[in-house]
Amino acid sequence: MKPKLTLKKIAKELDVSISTVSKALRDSSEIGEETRAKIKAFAKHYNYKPNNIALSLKNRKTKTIGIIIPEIVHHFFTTVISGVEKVANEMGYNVLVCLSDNSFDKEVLNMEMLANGSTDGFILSLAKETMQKGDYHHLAEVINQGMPCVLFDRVAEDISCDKVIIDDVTGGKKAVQHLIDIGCRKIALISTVDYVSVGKLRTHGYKQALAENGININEDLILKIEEMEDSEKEIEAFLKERDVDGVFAVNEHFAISAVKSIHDQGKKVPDDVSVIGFTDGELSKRFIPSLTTVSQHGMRMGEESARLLIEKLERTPSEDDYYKTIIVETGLVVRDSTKSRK
Amino acid sequence: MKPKLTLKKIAKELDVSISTVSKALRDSSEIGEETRAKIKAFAKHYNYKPNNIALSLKNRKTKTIGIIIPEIVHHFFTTVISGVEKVANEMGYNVLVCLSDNSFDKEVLNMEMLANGSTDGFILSLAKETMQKGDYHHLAEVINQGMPCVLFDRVAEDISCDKVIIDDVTGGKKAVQHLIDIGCRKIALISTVDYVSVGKLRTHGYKQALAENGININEDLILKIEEMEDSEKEIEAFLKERDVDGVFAVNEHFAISAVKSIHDQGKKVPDDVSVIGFTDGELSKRFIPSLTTVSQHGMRMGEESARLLIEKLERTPSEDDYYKTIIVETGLVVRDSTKSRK
DNA sequence: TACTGGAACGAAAACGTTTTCGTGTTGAAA
DNA sequence: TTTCAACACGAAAACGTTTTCGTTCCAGTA
Repeated sequence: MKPKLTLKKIAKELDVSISTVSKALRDSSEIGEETRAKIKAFAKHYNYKPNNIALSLKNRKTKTIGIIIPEIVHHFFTTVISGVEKVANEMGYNVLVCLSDNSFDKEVLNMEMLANGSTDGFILSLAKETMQKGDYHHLAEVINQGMPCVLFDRVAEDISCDKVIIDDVTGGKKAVQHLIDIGCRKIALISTVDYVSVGKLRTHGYKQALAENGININEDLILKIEEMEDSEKEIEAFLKERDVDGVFAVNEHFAISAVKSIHDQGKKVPDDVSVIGFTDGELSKRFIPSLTTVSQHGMRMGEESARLLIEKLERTPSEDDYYKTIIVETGLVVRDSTKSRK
Repeated sequence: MKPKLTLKKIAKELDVSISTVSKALRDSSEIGEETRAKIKAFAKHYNYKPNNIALSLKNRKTKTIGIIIPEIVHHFFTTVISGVEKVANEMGYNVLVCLSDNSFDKEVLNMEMLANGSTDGFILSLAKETMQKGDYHHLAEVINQGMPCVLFDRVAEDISCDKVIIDDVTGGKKAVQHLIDIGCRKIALISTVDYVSVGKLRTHGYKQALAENGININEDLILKIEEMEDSEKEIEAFLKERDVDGVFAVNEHFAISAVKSIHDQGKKVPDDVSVIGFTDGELSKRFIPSLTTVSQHGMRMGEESARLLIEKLERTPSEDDYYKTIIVETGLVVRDSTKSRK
């Protein structure tokens, strides 16, 4: 076991000063041809690599970006990470992943860790609990300390920083419009409680689409789910008592639960009821029937977030400093769970 | 925007030396009651947090562990990360996630990055390309440099370090035994090419189970898939020409493709053919019919890996140093895709 | 001969910590 | 009055870099 090589050791070995070694390796013209060659040969032979930590301390930048997400066992978030990692890597950055578990406290802790020098900036999607509390002081603080920050997907209006979101209203509208287009009139909405911004916005889209098509909004056809745990039973109970010909669910899981309970009632998807989901994942694609969904391009969102962040990191903080919000378009992926009823 | 507070600034502000500030904050008895109180109050008020990078440099440990996985958009790996993150956090560590994209070169690059001071050790599942090449010099090198390392799931026999694996042979055997128990006799295997160790081992299990039950091994019933891309078509073509009553697939995707093509042929799962998969994911659980699978406890594997690594990190390297291999048991989750044919 | 200038290199500061080893000031014991 | 701890604090080294500013030596010029 040989410990890592350092400039100091090379210097000692070759009987020159540390500065000479450093300069030689960086091809400084200050160093004579011969010495330089000797040092470089030695370094190469013993596979010298500069210590990242020391560089970080010296340069006051770590070349790593942090990403904090509510949960990782979730297709959407992994595609985002994948996107972030991709452009980060291309630009020479590493990615430190932290999980908030949807807990406010863990989110705060994570941010504190990352803000104390471990990263140059970060990308974050708010924990459910954080949105519920509406407490963003931890964010405000690190931003105020000059640490660049990009919020994605689950963002907070009143915090000023770069953001990458999808147009949830339009996405929801698109979904419902599709149902209307294929002939549905009694359309149920399965959403989340309102403090989850995406739930609220997609609900907006739902209502807008109905309104624009002159269909009455029936609040009794709207289900808001609080706990993921009981969603399956809740959805089943909800659908059993209602006569619908279309269902718009704000995520994959709800959509699948809906399909199941419809089947259990002896009805068919898509023949009797059309179902459309949100967030296009493996699940939607491979389910039988495969699900029509509004796709939310996670990879793109990750890429955009990373680009935004790194751009800010590599610019002198003064020149025309304003915050951008990038809206990533949603797409409609039509599959087998929706069908024209004509 | 206020820049970060440092010991130096506090020292200057309070007109004491840096060492005094450091000691006071660490509750050293060297410092007088009064001064200590003053310094601590000041630090608390202005929310002083020590700089992680400086600490890392000083202590020669970063308190972060790296994890390199072949791909992140994959349920199994995300559960592993989740497990790693959980125990890492509990022990005060951060997690740096890197993706090798199943590429040998990217794996090497990632390891070099992480080995240059960014992490104290790492956890890794080999890229497909790496296994194919059988080139592990990069691993040998960092291990030789004294960096602790844990391999999980896709491991290499001839590299000596801690490992966390499942018993793929037994897992495969379990699956096939289940099929046999419910009355299947013409059992197909859908596996991967042999250089992916898990594919090979599960194939072993398949053969063992057949042998132990006195069933002939028919090589014509074994399909080995090279490219994920074309797997769906390959499986369809394969199954169309063979008369089987049971299918054992070495992962979720193959299992689902199998179910689909069986359906397409006008046969029923599980009535005509029973199908069993490997790796219990969201997909298996929510598919219709839900899939019977051999579950591979990713979360557990992640936890064990992290524990193993951190244990090694926090021990003086001398005392009884040997490498452990932890085998995480697989479980059989019986659902709707298998059914007794009696 | 005295001066100039460049080439080739080293010393030292800096990044933000922790820690070892002083050092000066007390108060009390001899 | 002297001596010696104990106390309270500071200086400096160290971690591994980069970079600024010397310094030395020597050739060339006036």
